[in-house]
Amino acid sequence: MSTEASDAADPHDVLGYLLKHATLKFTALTDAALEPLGIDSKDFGALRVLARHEPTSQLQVAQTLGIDRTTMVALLDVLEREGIVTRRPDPADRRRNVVELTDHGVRTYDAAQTAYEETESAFLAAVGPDAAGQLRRTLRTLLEA
Amino acid sequence: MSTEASDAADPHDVLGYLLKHATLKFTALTDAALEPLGIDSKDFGALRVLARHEPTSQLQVAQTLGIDRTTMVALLDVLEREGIVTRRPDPADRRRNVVELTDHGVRTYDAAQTAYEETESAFLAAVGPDAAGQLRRTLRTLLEA
DNA sequence: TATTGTTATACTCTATAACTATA
DNA sequence: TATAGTTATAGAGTATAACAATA
Repeated sequence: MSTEASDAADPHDVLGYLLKHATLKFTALTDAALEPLGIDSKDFGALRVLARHEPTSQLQVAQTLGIDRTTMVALLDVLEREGIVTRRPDPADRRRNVVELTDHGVRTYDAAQTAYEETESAFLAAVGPDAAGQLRRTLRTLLEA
Repeated sequence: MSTEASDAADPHDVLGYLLKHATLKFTALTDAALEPLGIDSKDFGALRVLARHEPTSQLQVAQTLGIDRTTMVALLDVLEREGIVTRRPDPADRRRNVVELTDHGVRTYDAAQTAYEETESAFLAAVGPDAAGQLRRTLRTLLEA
C-alpha cells in the first residue's frame, strides 16, 4: 500500500534508458536519411559487409551482422529485387550463394555512406568532436569487455 | 557485378552498431540480474516511475516511459498478479486507476535497484569512472538535442 | 551426416481500433 | 464529446523447424 520507496531514481537518468533512447533516436535519423535511396539502416548494415572486397556468402553476411540466416533471405530478396545485389551459386561449393553488390549497388552504398556520415555528424554535433570520439572509444571498450 | 566500393567501413565500428549492441548487451545483463526477482528491465522501468512519491495513473506511467497505454495494461496485469502493484479507481476521477507499489513491491523495487546498480557498475568497470560519467553526460546531451 | 539456402510457421513486441465507464 | 482503461486484432521483426540441394 505504501508509495514510499527509498531512493527513487529519475526514470530518465538511468544508463539503460539513455542507451536505449539514444539508439532509437539515431536509428530513426539514419532510416530517414537512407529512405530516399530505398534502403533502411538494416539494409545499410548488409551493404557495409558486402562493400568490403571479399566474396561473401549469405551465411557470412548474416553471421557478421549477428542475425539469423533465415532473416538474411528476406533482406536479400528485397535488395536483389531492387537491383542492389546479385546472388549466384559459388562454383567451389554450390550450396553457397555468393552475394555481390551490382554497379547500382555500389553507387547506392556510396550514396548511403555519404548520407550516413552526414547523419552521424549532425547527431554528434551537440557534443563536439572530443566527446564524440570518447563516446566511440567507450562503447567499443564496453562491447569488447 | 563489381565488388569494389570506395571506402568500405568496418561494419563493427560504426556508431549505429556500437549503440545498438551496447544497448542489447546491457539490457541482457539487466534482465538476467532482475530475473530472480520475477521482473525484467521493462517492469523495472515502471517500478522506477511508481517508486517516486506522487500517486500515478496508468496513463502517466505509460507516458513517462514513452509506451502506449494499451501496452501498459498487460505490463501492470503481470505486476498486479505478482502482488507488486495495486490498482484502484481514483476517487476524484473514477476513469483513472491509481497505481501504487505494495509493500512487497517496495521491497522488490529496493532489491531491483541494488541489483541494477551492481549490473551497471560491472558493465562500466571496463572503462573506469571518468569515462562512465562522460558517457552518461554525452548520452544525456544527445537525447536533449 | 553436415551445411546452405529456403519456406512455413510461431512467437514477441508493440500499436491501432473499437468498446465501456466515466467525466 | 472527450478521456482512461480494456480488449481484440494486426503488423513488424525475428527465431525455430522442416525440407531440398549439395558436400
